[in-house]
Amino acid sequence: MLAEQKRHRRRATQGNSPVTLADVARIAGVSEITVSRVLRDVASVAAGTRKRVLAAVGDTGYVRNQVAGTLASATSNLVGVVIPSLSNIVFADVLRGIDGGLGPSGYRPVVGITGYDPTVEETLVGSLLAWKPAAMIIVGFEHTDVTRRWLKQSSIRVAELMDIDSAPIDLAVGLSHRAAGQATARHLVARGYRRFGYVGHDWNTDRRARLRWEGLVQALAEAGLALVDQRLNDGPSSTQAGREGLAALLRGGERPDVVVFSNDDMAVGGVFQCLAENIALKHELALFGFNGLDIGQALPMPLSTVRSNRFRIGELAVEHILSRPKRGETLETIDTGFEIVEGATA
Amino acid sequence: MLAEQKRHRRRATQGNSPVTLADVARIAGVSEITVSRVLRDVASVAAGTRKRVLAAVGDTGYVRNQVAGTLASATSNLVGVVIPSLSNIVFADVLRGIDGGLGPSGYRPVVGITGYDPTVEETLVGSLLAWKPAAMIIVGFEHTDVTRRWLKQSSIRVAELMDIDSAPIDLAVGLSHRAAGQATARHLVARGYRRFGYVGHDWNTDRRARLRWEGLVQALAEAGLALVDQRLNDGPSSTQAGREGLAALLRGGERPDVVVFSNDDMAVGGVFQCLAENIALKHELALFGFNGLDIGQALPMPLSTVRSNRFRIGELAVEHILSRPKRGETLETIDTGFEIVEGATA
DNA sequence: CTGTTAGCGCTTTCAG
DNA sequence: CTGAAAGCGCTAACAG
Repeated sequence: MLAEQKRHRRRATQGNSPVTLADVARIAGVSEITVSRVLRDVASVAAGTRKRVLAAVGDTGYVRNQVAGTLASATSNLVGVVIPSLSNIVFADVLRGIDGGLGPSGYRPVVGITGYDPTVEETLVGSLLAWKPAAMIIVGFEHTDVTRRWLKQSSIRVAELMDIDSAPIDLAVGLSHRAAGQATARHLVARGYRRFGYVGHDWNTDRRARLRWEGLVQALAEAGLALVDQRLNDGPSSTQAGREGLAALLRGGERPDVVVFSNDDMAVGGVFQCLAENIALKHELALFGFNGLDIGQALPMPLSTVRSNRFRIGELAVEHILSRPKRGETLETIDTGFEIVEGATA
Repeated sequence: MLAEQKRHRRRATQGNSPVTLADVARIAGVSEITVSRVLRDVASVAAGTRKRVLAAVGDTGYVRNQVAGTLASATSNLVGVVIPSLSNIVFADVLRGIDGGLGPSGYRPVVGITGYDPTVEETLVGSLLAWKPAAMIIVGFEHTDVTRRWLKQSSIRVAELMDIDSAPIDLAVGLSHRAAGQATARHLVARGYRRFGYVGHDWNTDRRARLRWEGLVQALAEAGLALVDQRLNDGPSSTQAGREGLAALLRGGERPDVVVFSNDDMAVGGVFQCLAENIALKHELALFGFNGLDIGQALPMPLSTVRSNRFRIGELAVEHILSRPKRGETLETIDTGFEIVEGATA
């Protein structure tokens, strides 16, 4: 069979736009490389030539083939993004930040959702790496050995987000959750609270919640205090879980004067529970969250909480990676900090 | 310069895993195609051969290059996803559904966020199409002419989500927002409400909210009723906007007995406003939303609303596309329906 | 069950 | 400013 025939057979197989660079080049009466240069806007091309090329592109409806381009140039503009969940608005915010940081650069995120499962994460990282992304952005530090190895040996930039309480593979962007927990304790102690309760969700899937709890307990200890009671739900965080957690806590013996929740979702549930049970917020029982979600701030009594800068975390990670596309010699950590939001519930 | 030298120069340029199929093949003592077959799990390969290959893969740490694979086979496992926003949990839900539907199939979503701007959408669609995705999933029917042309002429499957009130390019998956608006009116009229108020957000960016409003007004008219008053915010929907909208509406002259909100975010704001103003929900003023978000159902008085099956919309779109990867002759529309959620606020 | 050959569509390199 | 040649890393097609 002749090559020309084969070529046709192949063509019929693939569904997409059959227009190629070669077609455009033929129509514009130039070589393929010239069309390529016009499209990528590199090297100087005579104004007239450029015009003819663009015209040809226009009326063929040519769409670039990045797959071929990436293979030829060995430089991709895909960025792998691995997050645990999209049910939690926190990660949606991070993804928004990533997208925002990528902006009009032409880079596009390819995303994977792990469902908090390191094994799923491993599979995802493998299949994202197969696309030879320019960089990889992943939430947290908890990876399987295989994942870590892949990430290390691909020499692309790797950003681990949210958390800065461990050593990163390359770059960490986030806040110290331990410090946030400590700050929470100190703030509330300074405000006169002494009887602390805690309502949380599953620590196995949310290491950061645990770190905050540790910081909280540690700083309380330094003030000569301890939690009077706590309730842990084993599911993920949710408003409903927060309601139930607080209800259970209040049914317990020791009545706290302030309850710290693992995050705002849970705390908003606590607020709802107080409304339902007619407990005067702050006066009878103070509540404190974490994250600074909009929903908490829109409540009739704005939630007292800690603002984590989630959008900024995603955005900064991208900015940093784009500005230094090669992995450096040293590990980097960027602290995006946090702020206490006074609110009206504590 | 000899080819072998050239090859080396190239290699140094690209950052990634320098291990290729050829390397693995050499180490395993087989041909490249055999390694390829093992990795893709196609055609039969002798158990012994397979084992040697996998061993070689293991200790070289080889990672497949999908870019080259896609180019060679002309079949990608990337799916383009274009959504207006991630601030709105509704679209995060759709994206979750898409990811869920993709499951372990190996397909990965490449995402773009338009910010409700058709021009941005056009750019995004162009750059996603350049990756020669297996399919394209996009929210809504409002595209520029160029976008529509690209989508049409790329013969890949195109799913337009959320809405089924227009003719799709290929496949539409969603619900009739007009019908949802009508159902809302009929439900509330049947419950005895007569004086309807409406609080909404920007219609320019949210055509579906407008369709619901139209359905509402139309069905009210059929019952001999009309809105007594309405307030439209020009920003996007939010809890805060809902609070303010309701506050403004109540300051107006005509006091409604029920207020329909453009969606649950807005309606939850309405609930908060009633709490703040000490207005007895349902008895003094009934409130009604749209979407059936968790937050509304976790309220002390669950929000009366309409449940849209957002996760299912994303999931169904993917399932449908994967099951029929070629575009058919006829346009298809899948109605995911909606359900009235009685709740306690109306 | 395994291998050889010929591209996929583009960009790099080197030469004008 | 423009082009020819070579090849990116893989897989389809055809043989054996």
